Amino acid sequence: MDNRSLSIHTLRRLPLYLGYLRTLPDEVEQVSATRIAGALGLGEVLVRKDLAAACGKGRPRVGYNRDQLTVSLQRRLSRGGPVDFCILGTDHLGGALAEHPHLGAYGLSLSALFDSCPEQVGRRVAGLTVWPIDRLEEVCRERDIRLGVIALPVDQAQSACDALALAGVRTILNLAPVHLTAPDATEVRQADMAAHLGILRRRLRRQIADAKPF
Amino acid sequence: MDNRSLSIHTLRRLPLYLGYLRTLPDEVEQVSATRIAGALGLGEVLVRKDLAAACGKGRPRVGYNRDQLTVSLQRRLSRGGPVDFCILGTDHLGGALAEHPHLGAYGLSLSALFDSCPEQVGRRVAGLTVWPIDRLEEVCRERDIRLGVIALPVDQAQSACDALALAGVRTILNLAPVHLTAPDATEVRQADMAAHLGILRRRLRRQIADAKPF
DNA sequence: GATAAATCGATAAAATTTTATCGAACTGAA
DNA sequence: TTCAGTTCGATAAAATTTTATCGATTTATC
Repeated sequence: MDNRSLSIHTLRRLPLYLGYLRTLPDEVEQVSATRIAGALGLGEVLVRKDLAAACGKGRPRVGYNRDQLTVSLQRRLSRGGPVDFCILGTDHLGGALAEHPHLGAYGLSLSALFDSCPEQVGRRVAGLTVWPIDRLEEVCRERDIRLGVIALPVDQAQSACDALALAGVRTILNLAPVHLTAPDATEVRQADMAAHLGILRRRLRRQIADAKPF
Repeated sequence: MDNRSLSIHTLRRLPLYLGYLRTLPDEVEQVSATRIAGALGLGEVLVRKDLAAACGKGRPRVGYNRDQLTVSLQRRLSRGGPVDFCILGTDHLGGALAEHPHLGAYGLSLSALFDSCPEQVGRRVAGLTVWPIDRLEEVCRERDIRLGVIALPVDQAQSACDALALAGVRTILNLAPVHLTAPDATEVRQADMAAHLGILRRRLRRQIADAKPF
């Protein structure tokens, strides 16, 4: 269990390992890097390196204890304790994220939900009551929320971003398919599902191209 | 405009550039790599390299023509023509993706929607009628759909994955927060929003740590 | 025209990430 | 107990990606 910071790529892969471990039948107690690599389509050395960096060492011939590994991964992902965050927009994307079953495993704690649509306000989602966006600053400051997710329709995303920045939220994940502008001190990260699909698109094209060489 | 394949990282950044270009006021005709880099927080050499690989060359002192660049980027992203895909699950994630305004710019064409929930079936979403999942194989084979997105609740995701594989869909994007297993010939890619947030979590922690050195 | 400022493209260097190779450790069976 | 097979960890090599540097090109201004 190393204390240094993980490489960004490793950090991205840890959730995959965790996800795989969850799918194993209960009776499985030991997992080898070889097996994980095979299931995930990664190189086994890569997996071993990731696990070594993130968790304790494995035992030759046996591999890793499944439960210990799970705990180690979760602990690594939530190092420093849970981080509170809020979601703006609760119907489509926002609702899905709010109900994500493993936020805790990633060191995330959903602390508040906001929506601009009056129909959504007051509703209970994922155990929380939806607030009107007017109260964003008040609530964020009160709860010291510094991480925000924008899951609003395109036309409301920029103003929501401004509001977040104003409320002291310096790190924002934008799920709406628009580029958002924010002050330099505020970092906005774009997470466009369609862009993700685009990567797969290429892979598909290549598969097809490989299948018929001429 | 190069014909070789782009690096994976470049391919991932192209949508960002496109998104930024869309936010420019109409009167802006020329954009420099410097400006794009500044707006997106990237190195300017990096942007220039990406653009050089993806599109035509720019003109010194002027930069790139905004409209030409937009068209070039879109063309690059949709090289080989649009790829048909289908979405399974239409309420949360699925609905959001279906109504994504720039699928075409990424070379994607939404061809069919499916849902297991009777209430969703028959509804019109993004101009398409939602089919029952029973008809998945039939429709996919008929329309030669080879790319599928799973946006169903966790408990239905694996069976949907199996159904897709059976229907000849070899490339799958899974938006549900579970690891899915598929035959070797089928590639499943996980797109976990919460994992994405996890990356930001770390950045936030570091910001805070930097702010108070002790 | 000549000059200065800004941007580009290309090459080279640096950093990061992945892959390969090796010997050592451990388990289970002969 | 010994031996074979598997997995691990560490080191080194390869590949990929980012960053830096330089000269060349173009435009605007003097």
